[in-house]
Formats: sequence, structure tokens, C-alpha cells
Amino acid sequence: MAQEEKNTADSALENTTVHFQKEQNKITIDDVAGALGVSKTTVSRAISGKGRISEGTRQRVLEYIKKYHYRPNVVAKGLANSKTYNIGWVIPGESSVTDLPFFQRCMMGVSEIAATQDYDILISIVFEHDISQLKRVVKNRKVDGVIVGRTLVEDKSIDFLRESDVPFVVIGSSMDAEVIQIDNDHINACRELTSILMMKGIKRFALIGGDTNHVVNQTRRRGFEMGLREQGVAVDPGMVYMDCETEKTVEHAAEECLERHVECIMCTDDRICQTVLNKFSRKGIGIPEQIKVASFYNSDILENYQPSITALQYDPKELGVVACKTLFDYISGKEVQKKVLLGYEVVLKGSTQ
Amino acid sequence: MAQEEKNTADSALENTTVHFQKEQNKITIDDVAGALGVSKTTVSRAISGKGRISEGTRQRVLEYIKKYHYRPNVVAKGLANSKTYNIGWVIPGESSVTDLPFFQRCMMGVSEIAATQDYDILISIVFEHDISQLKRVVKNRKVDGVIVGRTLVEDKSIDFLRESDVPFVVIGSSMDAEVIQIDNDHINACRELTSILMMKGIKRFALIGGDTNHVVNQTRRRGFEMGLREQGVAVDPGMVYMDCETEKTVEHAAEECLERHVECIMCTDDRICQTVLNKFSRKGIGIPEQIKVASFYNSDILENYQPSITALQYDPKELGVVACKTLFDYISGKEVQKKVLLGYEVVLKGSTQ
DNA sequence: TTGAAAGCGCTAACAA
DNA sequence: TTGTTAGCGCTTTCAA
Repeated sequence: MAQEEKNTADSALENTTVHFQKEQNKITIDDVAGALGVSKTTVSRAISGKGRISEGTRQRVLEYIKKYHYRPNVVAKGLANSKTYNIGWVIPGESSVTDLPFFQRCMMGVSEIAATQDYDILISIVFEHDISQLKRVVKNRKVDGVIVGRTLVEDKSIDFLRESDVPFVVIGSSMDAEVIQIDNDHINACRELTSILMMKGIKRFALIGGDTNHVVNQTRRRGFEMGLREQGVAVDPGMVYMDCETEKTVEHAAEECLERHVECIMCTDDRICQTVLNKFSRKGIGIPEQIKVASFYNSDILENYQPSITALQYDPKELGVVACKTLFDYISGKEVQKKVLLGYEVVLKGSTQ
Repeated sequence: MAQEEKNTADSALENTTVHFQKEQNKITIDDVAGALGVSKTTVSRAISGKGRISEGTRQRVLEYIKKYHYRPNVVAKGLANSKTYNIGWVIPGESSVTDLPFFQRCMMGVSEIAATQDYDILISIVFEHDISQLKRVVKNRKVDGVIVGRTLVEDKSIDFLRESDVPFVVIGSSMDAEVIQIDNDHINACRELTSILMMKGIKRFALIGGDTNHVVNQTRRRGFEMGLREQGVAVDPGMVYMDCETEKTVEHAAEECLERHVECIMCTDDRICQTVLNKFSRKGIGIPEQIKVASFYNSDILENYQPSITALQYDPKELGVVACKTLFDYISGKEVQKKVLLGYEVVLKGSTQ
């Protein structure tokens, strides 16, 4: 059923080839200086605004530049003042994680802020046990700073970055107190949601959680347990299913919850929640009548369910914005907070009614 | 329900600040040359392998380099030979599109190939009517070439790139015959799937399609219509719903299909298909008994449905791989094919049984 | 086989 | 206010 090529309307094109020849007519600062009969220092000053320069020549230079579309070569500029005008953006390569819109959204925020400083974003895709791309970028000095998109309990990226001399911030929380962290206030978010549901009369909770090597899953678990204790309920470790990374383990946990007459299942993220919901839907288990379900992370994966799902809502883009601003501040030598926590929203919906 | 900060176990960190001080002890080619009592030309030759050099000195240099962890400064190298060692990766910023795993997967492929040449990926996020990020990157000469992740019928990115002198390739098809294109063979894929279903006895088809400004949607439509004609059925324009960009329009189209006793709905992509499926599920319409559904694009959005969904399967990562290889070939002056079409797989499942 | 020197395109002391 | 000059760290021609 597969094929490589076939006759189509485009087949004409498929048989055509092209090749590229460089034709560089790029104009340099020397050209501008020469044409205007000034030194390149003057041109440089007119553009950067640094150093004194008469308004007259400044205008002359600026006009010429605009007319002949001169753009300084950023790489040369960078070489002269030891900057790359790039910041590194580190994202996980495991497809289960990459597919989540979260990182794209974060990146939008990063990119938006970076652009305001004429900075660009350089990608490094890392795996739990292979951070070679990140190493290359940093060792090649291609970036002035790095933003790490997620944190692990044992995080090779962070270990590596700490040893190198690039400034960096992480999105997420790190056990490592030396690291600058931007995160949502997961712990309070989870605590609050749990607490609220308890105040509505729900008593028997279970938690189905993902990979405990992800810091965020640990945090969410802690928040959940805080919520229980806050309402005077002791945590039953048997009701906490962590490291449910496959559909099977999640479904198995869901099954058990059912048997054990759990009233409400809290899911560490939307993926897990989706799996739980699908499982119940297939088994014909009614939500919220037979069992209630809530998620500690919302996304449009959960969008289309009936009933709609109670969940915590965050703003990934804002995370990127703050991370990037913080990084810039840090790079420029300003004092920055070691840990910034962003808000959240508790959205109560039908699934816990 | 939202908040900015609160007392948590981390509150200690939240009140701590840090600041960064540069400490550059980077070793340069001059240092290496000096230490070894040779010229930097020699060091350069030892590393690059270009030019003659005695095996002895070559080894000496290499050893020293390894011992003291010398890495050439890629930016300086780039300045000297007019390369940036970056390629631009252009993706749409509209969230409905960004959220799709497609671009992430493509990028994985691009990144994998780029790394083999010591190249990195620079991101440009563009919108249908705002390609300023792309312009900046190109005008700032931050990249040696560009890969565009999707094509529009009226594509500002392509228009801009054509006018500039950067080599570029697009993933997807372009009306513009001058553009180097890497795409899946959508037209044959759609033709084949339609054809196969017809051979199974299905007669009344409808197509629900997305934004016609996306080239791929046009292509899929053409493939669909080819399939019909191939089996001797005339295309009923009334059965083709294009530009269904919102849930509402999709659902409306689905409704109509029902009323008009369509036997099988073909969806241009997985999003649309999802909407159709949810609609029918809510209305209690049985698939495939009451109506059949198939999708021209598969992804895990469709993963969890009962029954499983007949769809076309592609390999986005491969698209990235081929695009990046092609770009490198093109940059280095090799002849490249103007249009490369990659394969597909027809996956028949329960939804069309 | 090796090195001196010019140059990639820009910035920034220091002078004038 | 403007220009001279010396880099930034590397490559590459040309000579030795």
C-alpha cells in the first residue's frame, strides 16, 4: 500500500532538478562608510546610538542605510562583543512528551520576548540519557544563555549546565537550590483543588500519577497529599498510584480504584486522565455518577469529553515569557529571584459534580 | 481562584536572589598554537584536515586539544568562511496548528540531520499575515538556509524567501514551480484510499475539508475527486464541504451528511475527523453501522476511538530528514530534485467496515 | 611541511 | 564630533 513515487500532475516537477549558486551582493559597514565619506566608527555609532555623533551625520547615515537596505551582520557584531544573540531552548525528545502542546506554547512565549531583544532561539532536543545536542550547542558557544523546558529529578541537562559557564534558567522546579526556576505553583494548585473537592463532600480519593522522575509529578503528589491532610484526612499510600507511564498501568490503576470504591480519581496530567476516561467510557462507567475524575493539568486533549472535566489550568506561554525575561535579566547581571511561581486556575466542571 | 505566590516549602527560595558574573576562561586557537610552539595555521590544519601537515605535528596538536578541551569558536569560524552553521525552521504560530505534533516530529528529523553537519536549528514563528520573525532571521544573516514547515496558497514566507538570496526548501507542496518541495504523495494517497473504499461497495461519499488556503487541503480534495472519477463516479460539488475551520462548520457539515444519507465521510485531517466523531458520539450515531468515517491524516488524536479509524498514515519525521538533506545538498551546490514525494500507508480499520 | 599576514564585518578604546 | 587602530577567533592565500 505504500509507494515512493507515481505519476501525478506534479510528475513534471519531480523530474526537474535545480542547483544553487551563491551571489552575495551584501553591503558592509565599510561600503556605507566609503560611500558617505565617513569612518565606519561613525556609521557604527549612528546605528547603535552609542557614543557622541552630530545629529546631522547621524541622519545622513540612517538615510543611506534605509535607502540601500543595509543591515549590520549580526554574527560579526557578535564576534566583536562576545555575544551570539541566540538563546538555547531545550526540549525533551521522547515522543510521548514532545507531542504535548505545552512546549510549543512555552516556546511561543520565549520567542516573543527574545525577538524584542533581537535574539533568536536555537533548539536542542535532549533525551533522558542523551544530552549531546545540548552539549554541542553550549560547547560550540552558539548561545548566550539557555532555557530548559522541563525538569527531571535526575537531570543531566541541569548537571551539565551547572558545570559549564552559560547562564540558564529552567521551566519547572529543581531539587537543586542553585538553579533559577520558573514554575507554576503546582503544589498549591493541587492542594487547593483537592481541598475544594473534599469540602464538597468527597472523601475517598485516589491519585494516578506519571513518571516520578519528572519533578512536576512529585510536586503534584505532594500538593494532593497536602490537600488531604489539610482537611484532616490521612494519606493512604495504597491509594496513590505513581509511575503509571503506560496505558496498561493507568488502566490497571483505574480498575483498582473502581474495585476499592474510590469516589474521585485525581490524575496527574491530561494524558493519564484521557486514558482513565476512555477506559471508563468503554466499560460503560458513568461519570460523575459512578466515579468522579479530575485532572491536575488541562489541555484540549480533555476538551471534548462529556461531561467536561474538572482540572487545573495554567498558562504555558506565560511561563516562557517569564523564563526568557528572567534569563535576560540574569545575563545582563541584574539580580533575579531564584524561584518564581506563576498562578493557576481551578476549573470545576461536570466530572466532579 | 488564581494567585501569584503563596507560602510553600519553596518559599525560602522565592525570596533569594542571584546574579551572574561572566568568567571567561575560554582557550583560543592562539593559546593552543602558543603552547605548542606552532602557528595557528598549523593548528587550524590539524583540526580541519585541510592542507598538508605532518602526521607528527597533527597528532601533537590533536592530543593537546583533547587534553585541554579546546573547541574552536564556531561563530568566528563562521565569520571567516561566511557560514552560520544554522538553518532556519519556519513554523506557523496559529495555536490550532502549532499544537499538532506534526511540526515537532518534522523538526526531530531536521534536527537529527542538521546535527550530523554540526548545524543547529533556529526557530522562526510566522503567522499568515506576519512573517516578521522570519524576515529578521534572514536579514540578520543568521542562517545558511531555511526549511518552511507548511505551505499556503498565498504564502508570504515563500514570497519573501524567493526574493531574498537564502536557499530554502518547503515541506508541503507549492503552486510555485521554482520552489524545492518535499511532500508526501497526498494526491495518490487520497485517491487510493477513496478508490479502495469504493471497491468495497461504498457509493455515496462526502468530503469535509479544512482551510483551502492550505495547499495540502487542496491536494487532498483533488485526490479524493480523482478517486471518485477513477471508479466512474461523477463528483457532486454539493458533497464537498471545504473551509470548515471551526467546530461549528464541521458539525454542520456532518449533520448535513447525515440528512443526505451519505455512506462515508472523508475528513481532510484528524482534527476534523475528531470533531465529526464526537458529534456523532453525542448524537448516538453508530459508526460504521449508520455512517462510515475515514481520515486523510492519522495521529494519536484518533488513537482512542471505538471503533478505530481508517486513515492515511505518513511519517512526519522522515519529511524533516529528507527536507534537511535536500537543503544541505542544495546549499553545497549539488543538483537536487525540485519535488520529492514521500510514501504513505493506507490503514483500513473498523470505522469503514 | 610550516608560517606570516590579510581578511571575514563589526565594536570600542584612545586620539585628534 | 570624528577617525585611527587594534582586536573578536578563525580561515586561507602566498611565501618560505
